[in-house]
This record gives sequence, structure tokens and C-alpha cells, in this order.
Amino acid sequence: MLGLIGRRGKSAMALQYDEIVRGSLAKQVADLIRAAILEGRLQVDERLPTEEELAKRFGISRPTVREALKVLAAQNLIRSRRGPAGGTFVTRPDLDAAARTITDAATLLVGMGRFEIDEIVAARGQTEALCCRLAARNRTDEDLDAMAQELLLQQDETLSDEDFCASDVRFHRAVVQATGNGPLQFIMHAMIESFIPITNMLIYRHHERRRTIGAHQRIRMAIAERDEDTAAALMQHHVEGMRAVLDQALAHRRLEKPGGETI
Amino acid sequence: MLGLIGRRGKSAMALQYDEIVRGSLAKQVADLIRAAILEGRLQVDERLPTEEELAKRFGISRPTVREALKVLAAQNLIRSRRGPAGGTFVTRPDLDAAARTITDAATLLVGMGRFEIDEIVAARGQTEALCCRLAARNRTDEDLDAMAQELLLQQDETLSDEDFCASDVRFHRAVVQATGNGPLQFIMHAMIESFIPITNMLIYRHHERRRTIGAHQRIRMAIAERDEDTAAALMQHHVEGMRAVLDQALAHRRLEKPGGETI
DNA sequence: ATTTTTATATTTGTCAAACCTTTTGCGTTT
DNA sequence: AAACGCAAAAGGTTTGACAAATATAAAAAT
Repeated sequence: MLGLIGRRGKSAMALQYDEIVRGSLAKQVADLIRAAILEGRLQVDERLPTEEELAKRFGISRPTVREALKVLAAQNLIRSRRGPAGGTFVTRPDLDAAARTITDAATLLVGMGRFEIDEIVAARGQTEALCCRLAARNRTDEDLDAMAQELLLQQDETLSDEDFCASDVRFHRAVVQATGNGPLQFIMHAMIESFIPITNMLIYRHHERRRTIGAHQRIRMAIAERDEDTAAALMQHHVEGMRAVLDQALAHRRLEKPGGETI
Repeated sequence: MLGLIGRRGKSAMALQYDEIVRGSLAKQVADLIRAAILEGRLQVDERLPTEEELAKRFGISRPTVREALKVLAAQNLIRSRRGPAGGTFVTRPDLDAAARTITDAATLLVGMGRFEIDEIVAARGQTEALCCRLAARNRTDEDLDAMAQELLLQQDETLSDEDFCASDVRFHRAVVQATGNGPLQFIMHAMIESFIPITNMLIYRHHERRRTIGAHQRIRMAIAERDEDTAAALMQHHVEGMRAVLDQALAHRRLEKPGGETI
């Protein structure tokens, strides 16, 4: 019974205005375990007690414990397996999983129209230009190869719009990858994966492929020659050149507003 | 009974190798509802059926439904209230909530040592210098006031290390805020909130306050005068100047490795 | 003796039915 | 008209049980 507040009687203690209760029992338990993980009191890959044991120790029921564990699992902090050697384990922080999390969050915001197109274009232009600078400085030959591979693919005329967009995303990712900076790659994920597809799916219906490919090729060339200023300027021009096309494409899209009850 | 796969007997259907099941029932339900929200089939602030009703429609039990809803609530997609007018509602995508999500993800990665200090310093220097440029271009007088307020606070000698660090974070946030670019602010949250505290809590034990304050003041002045190049250079120098101090501080910290069973 | 099969115990996953707590709204009383 | 109180609705929690998966040990077959 770890001090959780359940079925609290209104103890007539005068002047006790500070946070009566933080939330549901499940939330309190989730917060406790999360804190234990974040503070390192629970090591990576360490096994937590069984759900029944947790329920007993916290003085709550197993379904409530499970609700708490589900929340933590949704945050990629723990994972569960069945069986005798199963149980709940602390998950090693995974770069991909974390990147997916922030991408989802960014995609949601973009999809719900919380950002202006102009803002997105400006943010892309600036940050990707910066990445170009660092890429020109730190790129390896493998990075150049990765870019070349996408360029080759993009020149295939039979490529569907969707596949072309996907290749475009991979090209920009390759540029970010070439910076060799982990934290920057992590941050740029949100840009690359959420901002680019939204803008591109609108644009490529208007057949701007040739121009895009040309810009990509020049960018790669500048990075190959370690010409920071040129690479950055090219990228910024490439991205911000979309603005006009985007505004036009957006006008078409305003009319599509589906709605339907499914659940 | 919406086609969920529960208690599946090994139906002897030959050649049905494709994804027998996606996961637990709770996960399947969570995925279904999430997709409905992300695709706009469930509008913002729309009320979902009651938990009992959902259980009936999906053909599963209420605890399982609740596990699914908890997952979605943890992702800030829904919220629940009790009472007759209560229920489960689709949450409007919130910038702060999303920012908190990515901050948590980044903090976790940093805390678990998935990034090198050098990388973090470099990423901070580059991106914050970029923000300085845009801040110098777009800042309002209110932005300058916000910076000045933190500077004033930082000059208080009696400030605790923790409070000084918090003010430092707010100063850097004010710079990002001054860019006036929503997506950029969103992305930079992860830097500001997770990368800065980690580095600063190490540094300020070594009493670098005066130098920090001086750098802040010069940065603000350059932004006020709309001098992009100077502001960017100052910020980059300010951030990357920490590297040596950081390496030193890190050496001290290597010895602290607490471990203890609490859950 | 080695491999394969079977049994068993353990742990998560799911279910059912109830009860508790909070909140709203209505109806009664003052 | 305002205040109070009650009842209904919905999420929050509990209890106890069973189902499914899986690692380990035991047994059987080769």
C-alpha cells in the first residue's frame, strides 16, 4: 500500500489545499513507475514484478495495474511477454521508436492544420539548408551513394506519385544522415517524415518532378564538393520555391472534407 | 463484432500465412480508433460511445476497451470525463502536449546516454544560431522584453543553481519564440527542454554564470539591433564554448551510478 | 544417448458482473 | 426565484475466474 490515494475520506484536516489527488489510481501508478524508470531506479531490461505482485504491493487490483502498464507500453517504456519467463521489462530507449513518436505528434499537428504552409516552408528551408552545410562538411562516400541511389530511382518516368514522394523523403533523409549528428537527425525526423509528405503529396500532382530532380542533383553535387554555402543556398531555394505551387495546390484541396461515422 | 480476431482456433485454412493477428485485442481496438481519429472520421471534440457500448460493438469486454482507451489517452488523442454529460472525447491536437511528448522522448534518449556530448553541443550551436538569425529578423518588442526579464532574474546572485538553469532554458526559449515560426518552435522544444537542462545541470556547478549572462546580454542586443550574423555567431560561440567545461564536468559524473530496488 | 514429444507451471490476456465515485440535471422545497 | 437534494449516467475500480502463450522439466521414442 504505497501511499496511493484511493477511496479517500474527506479527512477534516484544515488548510490542506495542496493537490488533493493527482488523478486516477492507474495514472498514479503509471507516474510512479515512469519516474522509477526515468531516474534509473529500474534498469534497462530489468523485469518488473508480475501484474499480480504489483497489484498486491500497490494495494490495487490487477486491471488497474494493467491500465497503468498499457500507458507505459504506449510510451515505449516497457514491453510485456507471456509465459513463465515472460513478464514486463524496461525497454531500452530506441531511436527509431522515439523518432516515430515525434513524427506521429508532428503529423497530427500538421494534419489538423495547426501550422501555416508558409511557416512550414520557411522552417524546412532554414533547417534543411543548415543540414546541407553540415552534410557538406561531414559527408562520407556512403552518404553520397545513398543520395545517388534515390536520384536514379526518381528518374524513372513510370514511378507513381506516391513512390516518387517516398523517394524524395529518402533523399532528404540522406542529406540529414550525412551530417553525422545524432541529435540533429533525431530532431529533423519530425520535419522529414511529417512536413515533407504533406507538402509533396499536394505538389507532385502538378508535375514538378523534373525541377525537383534537377535541384536534388545540384544539391548532391555541392555536398560532394564540400561547398557548404552553395549546398545550403540550393536547398533553401529548392524548398522555398515550392511556396507558390503549394498555395495553388492548397486551393484545390480545401474542398475535400470527408466525414463519416464509423465507430 | 467488428471483425476482431479473438480466441482464434487454428482454422485449418491452408495458405493463409499473411499476418494472422496484429496483437492483443486492446491494441487492435486502439489502432482502429486511432486510425479513425487521424483520418478525420472522428471529429475533434466528438464524443465516442460509452465504454460499455464500445465493448458491445467490438464484441469485447469493458476492461479491454479501457486498456485501449488508456493507450489513446496517453497519446493525447482522447480525454475522458465522468458523469452523465461525461464520456470519451476526441482531443484537439495541442501544441504544448505534443511538445511535451517529443521532449519526453528526447529527454529519455539523452538521459540514457544515446547521444554524445559533442553531438549535442554541435546540434545546439547550429540550430540555435539559426534561430538567432530568424529572431533578429522577426522579433517583436515583447520578445525582447521576455529575454530582458530572464536576464534580470539571472543577475540575482542568490538564485539557486536549479532556478538559474530554469531561467537559462526560458531565455533560449524566448529566442526561439522570437522567430515567430510555429513548426520551428515545435521542433526546437526538444532541444531546449531536453538538451539544455542535461548540459547545464553539469555546467553550473562550476560557476560559469557570469560568462553565461554576458553572452546572453550580447545575444539579446544583437537580436534587438536586427544583426543576424552577429547574433548567430554569438549564440554558436556561447553554446560551443561549453564543450571544454562539459567534458570536465562529465568526468566527475561518471562515478555517480545509483541503483536501488524500489518497485 | 540423443532427439522429440508431452506435461506443467507461470505469466500475460480476456472476460463477466458487480460496486464505487463523480457529475449532471431535474424536481422539490423554501 | 433560489437553494437544496436526489436520481441517473458514465467513467473508475474490484473480484474472481478462465484462456492463451511459453519456458522448463519430464517422459517417451528413436
